[in-house]
Amino acid sequence: MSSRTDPRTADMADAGHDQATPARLRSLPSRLLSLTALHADRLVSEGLAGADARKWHYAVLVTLREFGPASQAVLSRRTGIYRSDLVAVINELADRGLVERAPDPADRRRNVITMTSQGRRRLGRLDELLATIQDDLLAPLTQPERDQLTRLLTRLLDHHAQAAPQRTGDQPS
Amino acid sequence: MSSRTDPRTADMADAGHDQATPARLRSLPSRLLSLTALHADRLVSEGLAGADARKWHYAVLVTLREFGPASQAVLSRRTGIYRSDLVAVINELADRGLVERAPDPADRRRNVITMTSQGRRRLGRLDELLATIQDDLLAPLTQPERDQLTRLLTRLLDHHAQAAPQRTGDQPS
DNA sequence: CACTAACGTTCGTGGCGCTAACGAAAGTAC
DNA sequence: GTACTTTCGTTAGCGCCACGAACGTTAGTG
Repeated sequence: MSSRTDPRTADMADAGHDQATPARLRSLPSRLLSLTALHADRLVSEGLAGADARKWHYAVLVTLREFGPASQAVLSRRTGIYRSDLVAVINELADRGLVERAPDPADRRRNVITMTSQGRRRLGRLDELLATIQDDLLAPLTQPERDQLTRLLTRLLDHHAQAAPQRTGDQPS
Repeated sequence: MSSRTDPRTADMADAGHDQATPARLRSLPSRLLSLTALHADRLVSEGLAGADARKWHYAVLVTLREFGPASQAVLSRRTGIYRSDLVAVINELADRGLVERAPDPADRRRNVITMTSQGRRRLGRLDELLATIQDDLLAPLTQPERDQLTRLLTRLLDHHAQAAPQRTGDQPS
């Protein structure tokens, strides 16, 4: 251990703890949330990157499967991705042939986004990938504990969903 | 809801609520974590901003109180703030007279960061502020539930603390 | 017809986690 | 003592993300 540390092995990756974090910080719920979310995001991003995808891609594809073709504005509201950011996401998905962007003849302001059969296949694989990632993320927890965590987080989220919504034209999470 | 079987006619303008998020997304643990963390971070940032502080400030002050004066490198490891970012944080704290930065006579590479009495007083107020923020964040949960959440997150964090650390010179969370 | 609102798009901002590099000052090593 | 290596503080920069402003276009509404 580092009690008798050998500092010469420069790659300090050695023993675990260089220094301790104050208890006050370690038990701060907001901090715990942020750090855990960071790890989660990293796991997801890295996992999906291996499949040439990003989490936004998955969100959009899932939404298309569950609700069918939709305009970008609708997709934005359903996924929580801002309209401005969604443009690039749709571009990427279209470039990969996973969705098609076509002008809506009934309302020429809109684009109708439709999932292709290739997109459906890809989504299937992403489903599995995502599942294993979640499993990896929640590895140390039993199934009841995972459910409990999900319930707790959902309640927090629902509770805080009320207030905020004074927006200008976009929709948050 | 969109019981209207005619999705093309701008059905979203009608009802107050916008659109539903797919179940698959709503129950994704990684997503729940990210969104909850987003809300938490926002609460913390806004709350602290009202007191002319940022979360980094709090982290550093707490660490100084718990372990006493330390070099920036040590503070970096204990708080998880990168050395490069810590520079600005210490500047801000010093500008406000909450800490003092003095060269270490024993090792002239280091700066010794010391909390001032004013810093101690400020930290007291931030403690209270942070407490109310946590309370706000966890409002919908009972005390046992809050404890449970904290435990679950801590376990996730501890578990994922093993792997990652292939660092170059800095220390993450 | 004028007014308003929604849509897709572009550009920009600020914060955050993280890396790279560099001079200065130790800590070894021979 | 000279040479190599490591640590320290600092600066600059990247990439991602949540978010907002503005604009031209198109639809609805009075």
